[in-house]
Amino acid sequence: MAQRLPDLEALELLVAVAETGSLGQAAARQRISQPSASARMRTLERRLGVRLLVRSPSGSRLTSAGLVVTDWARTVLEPAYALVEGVSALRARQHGRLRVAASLTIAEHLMPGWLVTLRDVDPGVHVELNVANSAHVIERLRGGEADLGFIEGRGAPRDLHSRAVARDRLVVVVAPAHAWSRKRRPLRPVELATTPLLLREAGSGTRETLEAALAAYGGVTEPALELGGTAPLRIAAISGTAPAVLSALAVADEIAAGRLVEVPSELNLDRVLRAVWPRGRELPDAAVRLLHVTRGRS
Amino acid sequence: MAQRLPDLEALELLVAVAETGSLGQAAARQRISQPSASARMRTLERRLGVRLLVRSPSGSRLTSAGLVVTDWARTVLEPAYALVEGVSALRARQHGRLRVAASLTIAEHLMPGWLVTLRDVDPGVHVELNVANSAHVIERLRGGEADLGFIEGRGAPRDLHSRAVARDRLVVVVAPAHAWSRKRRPLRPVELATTPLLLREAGSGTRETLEAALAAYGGVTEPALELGGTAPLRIAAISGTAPAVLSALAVADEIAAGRLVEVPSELNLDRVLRAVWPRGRELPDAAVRLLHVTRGRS
DNA sequence: GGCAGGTCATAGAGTTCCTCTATGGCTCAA
DNA sequence: TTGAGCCATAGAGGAACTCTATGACCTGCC
Repeated sequence: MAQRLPDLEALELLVAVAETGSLGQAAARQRISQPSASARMRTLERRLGVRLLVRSPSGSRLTSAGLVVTDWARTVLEPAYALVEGVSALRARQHGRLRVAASLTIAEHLMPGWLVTLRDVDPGVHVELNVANSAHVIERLRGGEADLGFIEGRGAPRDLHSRAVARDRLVVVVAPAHAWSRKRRPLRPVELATTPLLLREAGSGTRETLEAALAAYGGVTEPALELGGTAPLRIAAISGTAPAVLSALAVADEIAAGRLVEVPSELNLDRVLRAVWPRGRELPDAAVRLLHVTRGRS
Repeated sequence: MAQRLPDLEALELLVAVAETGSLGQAAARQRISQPSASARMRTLERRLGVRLLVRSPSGSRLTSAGLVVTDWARTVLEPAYALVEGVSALRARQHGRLRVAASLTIAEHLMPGWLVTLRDVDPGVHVELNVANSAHVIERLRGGEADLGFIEGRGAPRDLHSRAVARDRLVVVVAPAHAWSRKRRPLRPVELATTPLLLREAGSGTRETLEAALAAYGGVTEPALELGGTAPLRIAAISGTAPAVLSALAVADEIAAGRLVEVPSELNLDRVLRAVWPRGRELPDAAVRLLHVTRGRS
């Protein structure tokens, strides 16, 4: 039947047991009592229906199933920590924080990972994250409401410093049932320009990149649907009849799972994701550290 | 302070609210009462310290923070569903199940995703997953204890059918502090053959691939440490002084986060991950479906 | 041989938390 | 104005988790 989702803290405990080799030590690490840990593991095993531990008076070892489940647990915990870190940055204004404004694509896919790494590198830095589209990020920097910004799209304005931090690519995706999924040759730009598409709202970096690339071909036609986030777009594309244009970062999972198909295109929709900051002002220490973290990532 | 981890079911509810636009409908989808959903969302907001919803008598919409958090929640839920699916396959023997044996690398990184997709495609198929190293997988197939196997390494034995399902690459990784992380030119095979390494146990596909590649250079020297899973190896590599050789799948996250550094090598350590099954026997329907799912993935 | 220090399990009590049903207030559309 | 849909509150019930205290067991040392 509908298997209930496991408890994240129980998974965390499992990982702790795997690493310490003892329920008691794992309990101490999680700051709970040893009997609680014992009960929690028992509950987890019962819920999952799998024996994970071999308990013995000299410690606890993982079963072969436990070994695999522990690794799966890590893949769940990692984005969970990223979420917690990201949420902490979203929390309403607090003094002494580095004020970061980031466009949606970057905030969604890159920022949480950066924040986790930043916390490792320097636990003292606290970030306040503001999510806005690229145009708005620039406004905030100019208005002194943000110390550091992240935008996608063409170049940065002249009055701002900028540095590339990652590369992204817009992709055209359709549901597997859509006719384009069986296309043999790459899409010609004109096809893209004349087909009603599922798009992000005007002012977003994603939309601007596409419009700039299609400007020579008459610009984009009236969108089939215009939505304010990537998730609704994904869903519309999966169930919908129109193609969507989205960041490759946002649909990598869907493509891998076969729920969406990438349609090759002749158009070059690569784009650079950049950190930007005001020319006049001095960059705070914390911003320098964050910039350092964003270096050397994909 | 130590931020507590969110409740997965609360995150699931948040996603449901985002998609239905209403707390009540989301509650119905999760099969809980509307007041429970209301309370759960309130608890989630309190725990995270962020307002996620704008409630109104005509429905609930996400705040801008809620939009982002919802997307983060999806990235947490996806591996969680994969874990649940995987665990269900690990559960002790049940009749009428497709018996699959997979090597550790495949079981850890690819199988859960396949199972989630398989469930989408055909909810009727139930898989029983057995994790063993590549040598053992082949034994199980020959002994009739498994219907379908997945192995990594060189070619498959002659008495088995096989089909490539994915490609993988072994990488040499070291902690950022290790001298090799500053190496200018690619590692020569002899260096790798004469350096004590952190390795998986003999008999594992990972180990065999490395030994085959180094055979011409005198084989691998005595390992610095020999461990039975990728997780302990990762940890040993991160904190350790010796280089580790691991599947790229297993360390992609660590490399992205900068906790490990990949050392380029002249040695070609690409390898093909294959599905294998006995020649004589007929492949069960369910196996054919699973094979179909594994097609067209990275 | 026996004691010390580690392991994990059990028992019982207290409490927190979450669930439900029932109800009320609000908005929007007919 | 009325009805349907939305969300919040109240109050009761119960499930689950927490803790402390204790016991049983293995390992290693004296």
